[in-house]
Amino acid sequence: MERTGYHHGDLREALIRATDEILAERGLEGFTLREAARRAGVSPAAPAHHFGSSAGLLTEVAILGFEELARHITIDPAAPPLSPAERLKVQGIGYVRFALAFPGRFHLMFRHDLLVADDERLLAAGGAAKDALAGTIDALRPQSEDQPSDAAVHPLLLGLWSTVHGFAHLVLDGKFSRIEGKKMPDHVLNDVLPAVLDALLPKT
Amino acid sequence: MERTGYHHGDLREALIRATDEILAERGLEGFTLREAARRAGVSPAAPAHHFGSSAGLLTEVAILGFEELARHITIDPAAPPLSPAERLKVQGIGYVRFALAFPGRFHLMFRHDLLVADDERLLAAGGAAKDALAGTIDALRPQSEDQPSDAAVHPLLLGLWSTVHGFAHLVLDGKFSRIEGKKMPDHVLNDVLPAVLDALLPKT
DNA sequence: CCAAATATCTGTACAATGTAAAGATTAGAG
DNA sequence: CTCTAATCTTTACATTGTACAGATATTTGG
Repeated sequence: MERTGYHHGDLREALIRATDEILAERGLEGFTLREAARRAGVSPAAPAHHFGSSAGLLTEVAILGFEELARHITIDPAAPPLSPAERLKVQGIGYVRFALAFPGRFHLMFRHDLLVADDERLLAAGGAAKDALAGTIDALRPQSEDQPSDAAVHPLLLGLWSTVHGFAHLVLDGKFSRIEGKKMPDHVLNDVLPAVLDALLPKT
Repeated sequence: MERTGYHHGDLREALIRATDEILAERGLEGFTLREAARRAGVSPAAPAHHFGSSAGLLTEVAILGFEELARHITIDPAAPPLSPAERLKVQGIGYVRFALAFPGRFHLMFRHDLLVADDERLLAAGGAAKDALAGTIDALRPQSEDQPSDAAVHPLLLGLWSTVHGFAHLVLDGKFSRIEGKKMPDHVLNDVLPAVLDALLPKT
């Protein structure tokens, strides 16, 4: 934050931090490129030199979001071992836990109109998060299947992903208002979502 | 569209139509209040007299969207009767069919930052769509249950809604790019989504 | 039938936004 | 130490939503 002179010193990182702050404080709607520049103590045109455009800066933040999401759906190796079915449930809850903990980031990550949608690193970060689920799907499939039947398009992967993604969005959009009365987000994560996943996911 | 004199005659409806046109042609990102006014052949400040603000106009369009969605998830009474489980699947496919057919409307309906989120008629329209699903859930529950166990928070209702909602969003966001290559949206609606629902929904 | 009240629309104006273009300042390489 | 390239500022412009005051038409009330 300390400006010594004409040059900032670490403007790129400062802008990313400022953007993340805005997302946490005021949500995605609160973000403007000028506000991020203001928080970094810099002129409105400065960010362009580092990120090209507003979408460039937001893309960097979205990449960090996908990395954080991947951490939330990766099962702690030190934890006691779980069956594949149990792991799926834990990962699904981790997905929603991330969305409810960082709504601004979460919304940003899926607003491709605000991002450089074909950015290589963004696609890679999203793919890495998806792979964390695909691995579990692989472990769950019976070995009897001969052909390797691509896990990346396995109905169960698409289904679980869709379910937790939709669930998170609907909760954040207030569509489950009957439920949110009971102290968000604990009740949702501890009671509602597990019940939903139990009703849908295979038991084995 | 024909302006006779100073007054438009049916500006309210014309603005709603213009907005819907924009959503269909350029998506939600293409909408501006001034563009809607332009298409209706009217000054930028005119819409305020009918809708108060941009959010007011968008809210009216979102209400129409929810009504259209309700139609898509309502089973044709003239169709051959289906079991409750089959009906759920048909309704889920109808939900996604609507989202893929009207992406602009669909996105708008869940952007509560753009809408008058507490508008009575908007809430009612959303509730009506939800009820179309809740009825089927009710029919599916075994009669053995004594207490009426509110269908509005039934895990299966929340689960199915979440799944189709997330599925639609992910497809529209291009997250299922491996799949979309195969001529959208037919393949998605006829093959992918049914497989996903078969993997998750109860069979009975 | 005609005045007056009301509804509807225009014109102007303003603060914000993203970003383009050109110039100022500094850092770092040779 | 000089010069080149990177970094940041200043200025500027088109666009947006909408507030405000005035113009015009429609409807109401007598």
